[in-house]
Amino acid sequence: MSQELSENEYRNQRIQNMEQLEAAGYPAFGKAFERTARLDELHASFEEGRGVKACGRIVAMRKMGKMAFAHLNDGSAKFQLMVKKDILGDEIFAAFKLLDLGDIIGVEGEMIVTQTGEPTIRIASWTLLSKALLPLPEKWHGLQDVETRYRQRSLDLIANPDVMEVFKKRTAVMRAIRAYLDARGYYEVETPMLQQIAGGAAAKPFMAHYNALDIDVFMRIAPELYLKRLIVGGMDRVYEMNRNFRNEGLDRTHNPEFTALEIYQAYGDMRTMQELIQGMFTHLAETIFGKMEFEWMGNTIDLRTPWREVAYHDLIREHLGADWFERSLEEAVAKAEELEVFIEKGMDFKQVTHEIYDKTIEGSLIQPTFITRLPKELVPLANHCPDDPDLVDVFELIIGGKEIAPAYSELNNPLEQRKRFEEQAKGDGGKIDEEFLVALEYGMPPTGGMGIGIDRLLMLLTGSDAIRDVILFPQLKPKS
RNA sequence: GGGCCGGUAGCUCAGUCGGUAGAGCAUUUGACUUUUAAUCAAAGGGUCCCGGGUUCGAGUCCCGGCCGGCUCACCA
Repeated sequence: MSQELSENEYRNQRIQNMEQLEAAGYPAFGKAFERTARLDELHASFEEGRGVKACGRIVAMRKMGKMAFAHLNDGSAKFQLMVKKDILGDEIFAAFKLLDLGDIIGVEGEMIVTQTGEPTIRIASWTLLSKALLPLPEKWHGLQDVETRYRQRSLDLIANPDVMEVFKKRTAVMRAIRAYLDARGYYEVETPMLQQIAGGAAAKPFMAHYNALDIDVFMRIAPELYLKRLIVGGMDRVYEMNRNFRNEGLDRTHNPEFTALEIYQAYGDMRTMQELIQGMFTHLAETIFGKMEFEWMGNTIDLRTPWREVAYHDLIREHLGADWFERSLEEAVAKAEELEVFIEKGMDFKQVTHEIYDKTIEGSLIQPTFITRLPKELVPLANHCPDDPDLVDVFELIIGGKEIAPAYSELNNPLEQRKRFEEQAKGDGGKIDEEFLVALEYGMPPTGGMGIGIDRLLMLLTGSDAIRDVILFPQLKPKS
């Protein structure tokens, strides 16, 4: 690799330029530089005639015989520099012309407005802060190659301001979520990433080995069981926003490590969570994006509340006919075939119904929709509805045809919980989390809980069609 | 995992019927004191993803592989 690079013509030229600059008294990798302000702040506080110090990467350069214009970018904004031979003197001006696109410099000068009206720093002196040995992508197409963008995110961020903008929004959203929850008395906690039993969800975990104890451990697939143990302990409003790891395929909406927000509130239920999420999403949309309508995957999504709520069975009837639940299995299968939904042999009526829901109905729910009162078979860890033991008291929030957040009135009956774990363990041979069950036996108050896929939320808010566009370093196969 | 599409200069992309590898930007040299896709003149720059095959001759055709994108399926 380094061999290839050293043979690169561009790199060699830049090393030569670097040597000439060093010979002229400009060390290639300089010291800290104290600037007056970031470039976006300089734009905001522009005042003709004021002396300023600024720094950043040279992203454009227009050299003329006795003067030059350049644009500096420090990640916050661009700012134009005017460089004049009669101000700097022959030697310093000549050295400036040795700079390459991509070099990082610090300048001192006076703020002026050019003939074309652009705020500019007319520099009186400059210093080299860091030499760039590799050339930047082309100036108006930027870096397009998707693979290179993900593999070399630094370059992507330099070349594509839109990308920088998305990740600044990501930070802003996460900060705002924390502030929103903190202000309402929720404690942010951290629970184990390395777990001996990977519980709280049904997913294949990553494994690791812990040498000191000589045991295999799992990367967590969800923090749920630990957070509920904190509810038992009396932390009655907790949340964790952190990474989960699932050892499954990757595609446009799945990355093996992803960020989930889980929130639990004692003495609440799924209704509590319903109010919380509507309030929170509205707040994010208004304060960070200044709008309530978002373009996502070809649809316009309106986040104005209240969002539609519909019971699962009503939704099915709406799409498949008011008499759907009076039909026979054969009739249901026939309908599935008509809708081109593949049905495996041996499925019962409920499974066929859900398969049709999954393949044809869920994707059609573009505007935010809470689906409530799900069949208990679909959601094993929730309390049932007070008026119907066959249904669970939960919602699934669907936006843009995608599941964004499930919420439950959490199961707090330890005997029932044990029964369900045992059934589940029979199926996949998994272990039962006894410590969690012991905690439940001390009594967990009625609790509302919710999980939000932060990456998918960000896809929606930033109009990104791929999860890789909202994760700085998405998982890729090694190139070699 | 299946299907389709893509990988050519640092970047963005062309490349016809199989016949000497192309453009713009970038780079180098020269001119140029208000440019902003600066301009003008000239020059240099290639493991055509990798490995086989067909052919007098392969960026191009065939086979295999790698990486990526889209999509379907699987998993949940």
